[in-house]
Amino acid sequence: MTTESRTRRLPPTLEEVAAAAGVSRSTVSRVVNGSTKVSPEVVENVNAAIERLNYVPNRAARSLVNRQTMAIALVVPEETSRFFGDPYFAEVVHGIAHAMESSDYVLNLHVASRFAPNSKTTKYLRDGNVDGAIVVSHHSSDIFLSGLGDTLPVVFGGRPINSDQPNVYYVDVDNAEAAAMGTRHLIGLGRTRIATIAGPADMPAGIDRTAGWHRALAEAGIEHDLIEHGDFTVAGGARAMRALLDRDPSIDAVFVASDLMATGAVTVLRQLGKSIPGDIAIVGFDDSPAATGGDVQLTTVLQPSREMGEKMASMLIARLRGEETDRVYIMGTRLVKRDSA
Amino acid sequence: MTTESRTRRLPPTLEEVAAAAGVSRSTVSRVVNGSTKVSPEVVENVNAAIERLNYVPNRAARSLVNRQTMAIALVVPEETSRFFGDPYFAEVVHGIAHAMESSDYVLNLHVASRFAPNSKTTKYLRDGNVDGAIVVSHHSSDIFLSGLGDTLPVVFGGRPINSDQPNVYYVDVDNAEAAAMGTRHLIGLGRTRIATIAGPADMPAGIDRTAGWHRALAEAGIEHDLIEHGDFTVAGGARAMRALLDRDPSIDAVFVASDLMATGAVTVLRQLGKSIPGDIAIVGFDDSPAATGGDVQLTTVLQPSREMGEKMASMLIARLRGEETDRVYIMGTRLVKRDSA
DNA sequence: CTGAAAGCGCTTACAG
DNA sequence: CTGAAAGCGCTTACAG
Repeated sequence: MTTESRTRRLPPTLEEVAAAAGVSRSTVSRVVNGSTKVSPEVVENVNAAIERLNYVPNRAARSLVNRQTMAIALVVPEETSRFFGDPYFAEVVHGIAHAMESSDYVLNLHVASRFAPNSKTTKYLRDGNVDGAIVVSHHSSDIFLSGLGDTLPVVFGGRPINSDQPNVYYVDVDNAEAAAMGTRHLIGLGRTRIATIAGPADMPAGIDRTAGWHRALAEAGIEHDLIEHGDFTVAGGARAMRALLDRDPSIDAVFVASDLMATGAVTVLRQLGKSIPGDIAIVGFDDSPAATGGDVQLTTVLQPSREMGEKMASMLIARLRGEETDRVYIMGTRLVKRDSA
Repeated sequence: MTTESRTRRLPPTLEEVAAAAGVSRSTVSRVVNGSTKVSPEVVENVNAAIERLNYVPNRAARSLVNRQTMAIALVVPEETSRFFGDPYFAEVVHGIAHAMESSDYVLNLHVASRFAPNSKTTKYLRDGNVDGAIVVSHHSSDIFLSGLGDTLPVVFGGRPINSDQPNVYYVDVDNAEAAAMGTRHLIGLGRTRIATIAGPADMPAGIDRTAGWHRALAEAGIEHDLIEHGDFTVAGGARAMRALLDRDPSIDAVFVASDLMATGAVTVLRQLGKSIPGDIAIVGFDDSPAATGGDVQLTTVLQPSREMGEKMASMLIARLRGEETDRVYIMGTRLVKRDSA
């Protein structure tokens, strides 16, 4: 009470700017929002006052009347360690963050391994706390997330299971074709016992890459079932490699559905004294830093992760602005040849 | 053109709940906020109405009157690839996210390599868009961030340069002592040519760990200057290892200031045909997944990264609630012995 | 081109 | 214990 004047370090309001500039609140609001129907001199005066008072619009007040939060949720349905552990995500987030930088939107981070219908994140998304969401790494078991697009503008990173729905937007690569390309490279090397370390069977990326590997083998008239699933982690890749070798020691090549898993496979092969690519040739997937971080430089299928992230963000923002966008955006891949195959 | 947001029914308001329950807005507000001075029966009625209408308070309206955003910024003054590339951060963020989960706060992610005084993030933080901030990985060159604590409640992950200021809160370990512990282990192994791959010279964690290495050597009467700085990345560790060996091929041990850099060093030693720990013993720092992800299981100094993250969040939230907290919280470390030393 | 006025959905003294 | 009323800081028809 007594020290009120001292504590009043409250930021300036529209009202105060209006007073300082000798105009009405409405007018100040108009220049703040770039309305064209304000006379040049008034615009100048108001801007001067804004500058002088260091005025910044109150976000909550704006949200209240505009019914927009100007916030976007980044939803990561994964263990934190999986998410942060894979350089692929680093690139995607980098792209997203970069695209957001030039917008007025803010990114809310939501990492959770389970999206129960009444988890905090689930409620948060449902209750209008954000204008839209970007979902990366989508498992088919996340039923809630699958239906999220009905509630909120969403863009998925990677094709979600219900990708045929008209309101499901996503950015992806042609995983099957990309995997086939990697596998064909192995075939071109003269390899015939070409196994695969696949991604999780509950993720489209896992499924599609496996299909691509299969397709390439079929084209070459090779038939076998040398497949083990990993979980896109180093340890998972190592485990799968061991299982594969147990089943068939004559394997001479492996197409691995992610570089991270490939590094796990490499470690196992090293321990067993196998030479790469001499004994076993390896083709990875992603071309993430993991491909070049180990002691074997991996030949791998590049997907433009950072650009994919940027595209996810820009697609979502465009939708929020009511602009026209593609529903599905497929980016190109290519083989990067290094030492492992 | 997109008619997707056609007639999405507006969410129910306090007003509607009040009407449904046959009471005033004030009363509904009181039960929503858990006021004790509402009669039990009314509470029940109101809650029933809330349930029935699926009412959720409007965040913006609340923010506007309460002058609180209920948002916390997670500020990462690093390249995205650096941030996501290091499992240490994964653990810290995991801890932060976990602590936030049980609160009403939301996490805004801000990754940027430069915090110019008028960058988007800088303005964002200054302009009252969040109630507080957590800053991880602080470089002394980030002058703006150093002063951030004057503007906003902030908790730093790791001691910031101006850590003696009374309003600077942080969570950390005793980096010097922890590094000395790691180095002493090497000394105990009988090594004498003990080099170090240090962290950046502009980060307290880098500086302090170097000091600890120095201290341990001094205690043992060892004197030399075998130090190379890395940037906490795999590549940086590899580079430093090469430089060290160039300067002195007789090195028989290395204390490395992060596990990630240690894996880079290991790769280089492998390529040169050096055995670990036979020719060169290695002690890392962090005990992050990087310590056990490669083909050499690293002996390392454990810091409780996840707990540190939790503590950062809980400290900040406590401050925002006006509760008493420690200004500085130092957590314990210990040596984890594995194969590299 | 400009201002007065209503309203966005909530909270909180202030009176009963 | 409860309600009427004022107000948080903004935007936007609506009249001039």
